[in-house]
Amino acid sequence: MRRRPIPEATVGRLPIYLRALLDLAESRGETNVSSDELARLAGVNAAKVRKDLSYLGSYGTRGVGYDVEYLLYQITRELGLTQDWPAAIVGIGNLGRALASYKGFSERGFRITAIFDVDESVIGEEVGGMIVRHLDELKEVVAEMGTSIGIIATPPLAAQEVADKLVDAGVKSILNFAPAVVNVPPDVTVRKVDLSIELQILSFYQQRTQAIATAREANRRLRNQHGAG
Amino acid sequence: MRRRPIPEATVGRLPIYLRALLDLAESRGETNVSSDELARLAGVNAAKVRKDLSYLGSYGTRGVGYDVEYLLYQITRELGLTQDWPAAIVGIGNLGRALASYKGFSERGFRITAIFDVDESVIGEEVGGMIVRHLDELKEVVAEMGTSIGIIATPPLAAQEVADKLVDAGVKSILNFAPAVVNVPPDVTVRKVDLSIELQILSFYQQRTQAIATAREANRRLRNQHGAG
DNA sequence: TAACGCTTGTGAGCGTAATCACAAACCGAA
DNA sequence: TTCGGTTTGTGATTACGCTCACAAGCGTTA
Repeated sequence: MRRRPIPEATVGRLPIYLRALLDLAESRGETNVSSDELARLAGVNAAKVRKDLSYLGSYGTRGVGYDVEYLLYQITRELGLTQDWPAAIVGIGNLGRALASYKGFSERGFRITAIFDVDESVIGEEVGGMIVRHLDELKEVVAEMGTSIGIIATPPLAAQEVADKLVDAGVKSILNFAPAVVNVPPDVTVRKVDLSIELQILSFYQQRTQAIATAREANRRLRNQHGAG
Repeated sequence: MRRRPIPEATVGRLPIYLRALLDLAESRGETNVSSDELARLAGVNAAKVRKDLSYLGSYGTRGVGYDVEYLLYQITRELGLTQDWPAAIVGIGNLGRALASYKGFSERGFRITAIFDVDESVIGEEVGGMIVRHLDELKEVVAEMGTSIGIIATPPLAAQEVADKLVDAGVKSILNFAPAVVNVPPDVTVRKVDLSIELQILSFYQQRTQAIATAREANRRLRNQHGAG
């Protein structure tokens, strides 16, 4: 099965398995795990776990399960987490500051190595142990530090311009928190995290269930009335 | 076509169209837009735009396009954004603070109406114009304010417990920023935003393209050597 | 009114992802 | 070595989403 390309959907779940496995290894010291248990920890079903892992190769043992350490290593390697990918944040507002000190990044081996803004009142300030630099220095700093990931945390209007500068500086992976669509060349990967879109999606489902409940209620009343009349 | 349920994938794009339409209405004062232009603004293709919009009903005019204001209204209504959904944030660390003052929420009509933590040194503090309350007050405050959305911004270990409390308080929509899987009853919707997972996915693709580049390079050298030999 | 250019709405086809279900393989016990 | 219990790996099936391509319908012009 190996060397079929790993499906996107699977790539999205590997980090979840990774975290579950780390928990298992650290807290319980488990050496083995079944697809059933891993599925429970990851909040998916067991068949999906097995199929996902099968894309990496046959790393399980029938009748036994998967060796936690070995699987950890394989997923880590497949995700490219054996090397480190220095990241830079552009836009040091509320969100940028929070990201600069976000512990979840360093825990997964991502180092924020530089932070940028254009606001003179922010430049030179220390945030998360780093000094805020002017965006004009981006290209130079990226080259110097081998930055491979750019994180956009600017207002929406600045996002495209910042993306262009990141691309120009040679960055091939961008995580965009600005609520705006950014266009990049095909060899650059952009992922978008849009906080208010998430709320809007929640709103949709909430409204729908509420509408259903209201309709049921109306129906019930109508039936009762009819039965009574 | 109406009254087929709207596919999840479409729901996820409606907020993007919404934003594009708002931009059109505000900045250009355009009254009409074609699926082609909307597609360009949203970063998708025109057929997808048309199919997505067709789930809402036939709101376009052949040969002309869509009326911006009318479409805006329909999407807003479909997403349930005509009413407001008070939200509460639990966990006032770096991320919680940033979210509490995040302008993107209010711009899309979401109001954060209460913020919670368990750390006594944080309780009582003012963040984003609100006073941090103790998590124990959650149920009471949710009832009082009609809170419908819960935002979890705690460390991973606390996430499940907070989710349980939100569910117990009657919240049906949860946005989870903690890097942990949370389980909820089937009538509750959870959406997850996991920042380090996004970076790990970027890492995967970055590593892959880098591996390809390296392999090409090796191949090239090999061929050259062969040609020379 | 008729003809033409433009844009929507959607059926059909295709590719990807999820799920099912079971043979293959392993371990331990007898 | 054989048997029984267990769990993986994967072909087959189903569901879902995307894209294509074109008929249907609108507005405009003559």
